[in-house]
Amino acid sequence: MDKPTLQELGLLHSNICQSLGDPTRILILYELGARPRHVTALAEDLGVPQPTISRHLRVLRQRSLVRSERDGAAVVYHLTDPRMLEVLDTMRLILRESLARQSSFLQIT
Amino acid sequence: MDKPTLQELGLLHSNICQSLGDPTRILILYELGARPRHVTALAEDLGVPQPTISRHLRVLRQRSLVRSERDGAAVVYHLTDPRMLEVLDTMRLILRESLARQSSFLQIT
DNA sequence: TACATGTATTCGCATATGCGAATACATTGA
DNA sequence: TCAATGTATTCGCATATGCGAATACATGTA
Repeated sequence: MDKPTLQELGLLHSNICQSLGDPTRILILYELGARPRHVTALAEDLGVPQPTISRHLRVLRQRSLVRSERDGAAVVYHLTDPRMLEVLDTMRLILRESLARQSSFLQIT
Repeated sequence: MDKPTLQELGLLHSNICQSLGDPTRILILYELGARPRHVTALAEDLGVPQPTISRHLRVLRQRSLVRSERDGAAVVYHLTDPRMLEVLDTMRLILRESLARQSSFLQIT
């Protein structure tokens, strides 16, 4: 893939990277990746107030990382693109290896 | 890969995701991925003031996404893990497809 | 229509982050 | 040691973002 311009990275940042700007939102992506869910169910599963979940979902929805559809009076949210979880898993690997390396320097086996 | 805990995502967020919180920092990762560089060279190549580059580099260095080594009076920075660029490229793909989908809805061929 | 349930938004506040400008610090060579 | 070059930090300010609390809006049903 070619080298991106600053304009493209501006789009990337505002559309995707900013979505990862809160740990709870990342967790929501994982949860919805496991299975679609109602807002209330998400709030209960994560132990987070419903308005907070709703605000996070709006952020993710506006950037098309999740999609929503009505289910009667409720709304079902689901993950748009499972590759987002691959991306996050890769970052988790990078982090684990990085932390392991730092630990070894301290001789913390 | 198993489902992450909120604690792990807290680490992921503060160590990696936050680094992607600024488009210029993402660009720096790409630039250093192309080749290691002095701070001043980076600043000139990106057209960004040197103190600004230095602050961004500190953020990336503290999270181990870049590494630095002295080169006389100068300091060379290089990308720690090329997989970060794979991650970013995947996100660029996701974004492109997402935008293309939205465009097609508007019949903007 | 009125009520119950489920979801979204607004407000006020606290915190986090970025930048420009100025300056401090580090390294090399005269 | 002093000057020149290269890098890092601090300060002040403006902006962005998150949360709790309260409330508005939407849908289905009696």
